[in-house]
Amino acid sequence: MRAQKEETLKEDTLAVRISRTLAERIIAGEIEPGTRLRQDHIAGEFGASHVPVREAFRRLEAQGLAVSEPRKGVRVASFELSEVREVAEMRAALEVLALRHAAPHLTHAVLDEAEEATKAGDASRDVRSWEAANRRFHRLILEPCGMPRLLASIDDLHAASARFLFAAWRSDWEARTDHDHRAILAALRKGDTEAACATLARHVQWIGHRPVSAAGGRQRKAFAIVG
Amino acid sequence: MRAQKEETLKEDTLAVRISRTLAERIIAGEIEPGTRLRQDHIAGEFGASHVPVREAFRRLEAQGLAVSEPRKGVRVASFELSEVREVAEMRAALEVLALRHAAPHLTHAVLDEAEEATKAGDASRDVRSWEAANRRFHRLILEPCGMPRLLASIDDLHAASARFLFAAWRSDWEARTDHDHRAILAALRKGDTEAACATLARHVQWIGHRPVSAAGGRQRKAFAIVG
DNA sequence: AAATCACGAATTATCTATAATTATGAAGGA
DNA sequence: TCCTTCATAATTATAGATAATTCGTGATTT
Repeated sequence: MRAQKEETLKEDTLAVRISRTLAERIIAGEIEPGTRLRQDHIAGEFGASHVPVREAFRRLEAQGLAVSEPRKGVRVASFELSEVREVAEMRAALEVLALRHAAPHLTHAVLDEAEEATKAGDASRDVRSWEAANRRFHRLILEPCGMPRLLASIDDLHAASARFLFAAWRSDWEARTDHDHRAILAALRKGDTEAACATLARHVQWIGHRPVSAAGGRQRKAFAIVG
Repeated sequence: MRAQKEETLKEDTLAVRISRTLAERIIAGEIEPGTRLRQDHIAGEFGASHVPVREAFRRLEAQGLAVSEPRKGVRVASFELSEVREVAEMRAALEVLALRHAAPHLTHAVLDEAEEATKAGDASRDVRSWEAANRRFHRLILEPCGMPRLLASIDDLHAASARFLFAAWRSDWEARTDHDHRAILAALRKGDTEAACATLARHVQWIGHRPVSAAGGRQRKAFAIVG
């Protein structure tokens, strides 16, 4: 997720491609939290050896999508409400910082593109495309800050957010219109950076509550960042 | 640096030990920024194979201490003034967030320990021990926030900060007394979290300017975070 | 003559295959 | 029931093979 292209370029190393594929699966919720990732099996599936798989694991670990214990292997990172909140608050802090630096460099073209992304989000009929549009919006208004390390951290946090989002809204999903996104854009157009930052901070920390049908038919409470 | 113990436990995997050693060298400035890290050489030095070395590289990459290009190997991360500032601002944003959550859980014992760390910093006669004391101070007042992901990110940023610090003050060093640390502690003792956060934010962003004698005898400008 | 390009050797990164060390789980005995 | 012992599986590390990149050398062109 750190420098994502949609297609898997063959220029990338095998380890990178494997880690990207696994990251997608974890984020999409295809692999349950806590599941052991066995390098031999994964190596077999990708028709590769287990060395690149191990490197992919280190990558996932750095992203916070997997945790590894020294000689006991790696598992898909579990997440609880406390972790959802943690990610949300870190995103709020870092995205506000990024926006403050990006604001002076925001052009009309970028803001228009961001508005397009918002519309695309409103028009989307499934969670995945909504999440993609949402991510595009945030990226667009933050990228001009020109702080690569900060943007990389935010990307990782977005991946974690998306994981929570998909976990909560996997089965049922209703389209939402993004008032916050529009408010942020309006403030930015007026040159009111502080108002934009304040809205962004609140927006990211918005936590949705929804009952979700878990595997097994019974209902369980689920939570997700929705910003 | 993510879960650092001073001694290299043999419980850790080889890759972890190698990455720790390399991280220390990079932070201490023993390896110049931009230097290529050749896996065969490093493997030879550690009497190991190149596979654990590769894993160590992925670790360093995640910490921001090294950068790797697909089939061209990995180099020690370079740093410029812009990156120093970036790290400082990220630290300010994240440490303030951590302190805000830690404040309600701060005990007298912890604050006293933090004061001890400050005194140790004042008394230290070299940069390394000052940095260690400084890091201890920050860790002590932030750890009670109970947000592991946040603390891990802050640790990585501290490592980067230390790198800048050592680069600037490697040759000459004069002891400094930390008024800011005391101000933060005083505010926390009074229960004034906001004042503590404000001071912390300013404190971390303090950027020092100092001429430093570079290799080759000639002077060059150097910068460092000093908080 | 200087610069550019092409080619080839050497170095280096990447991956596969295999071995050894360590954890896990089951069976047997106190 | 609990502990020990042995068997199996999985992680970790090594050694060897392949493919890519870099760098030096020489030829060609401006």
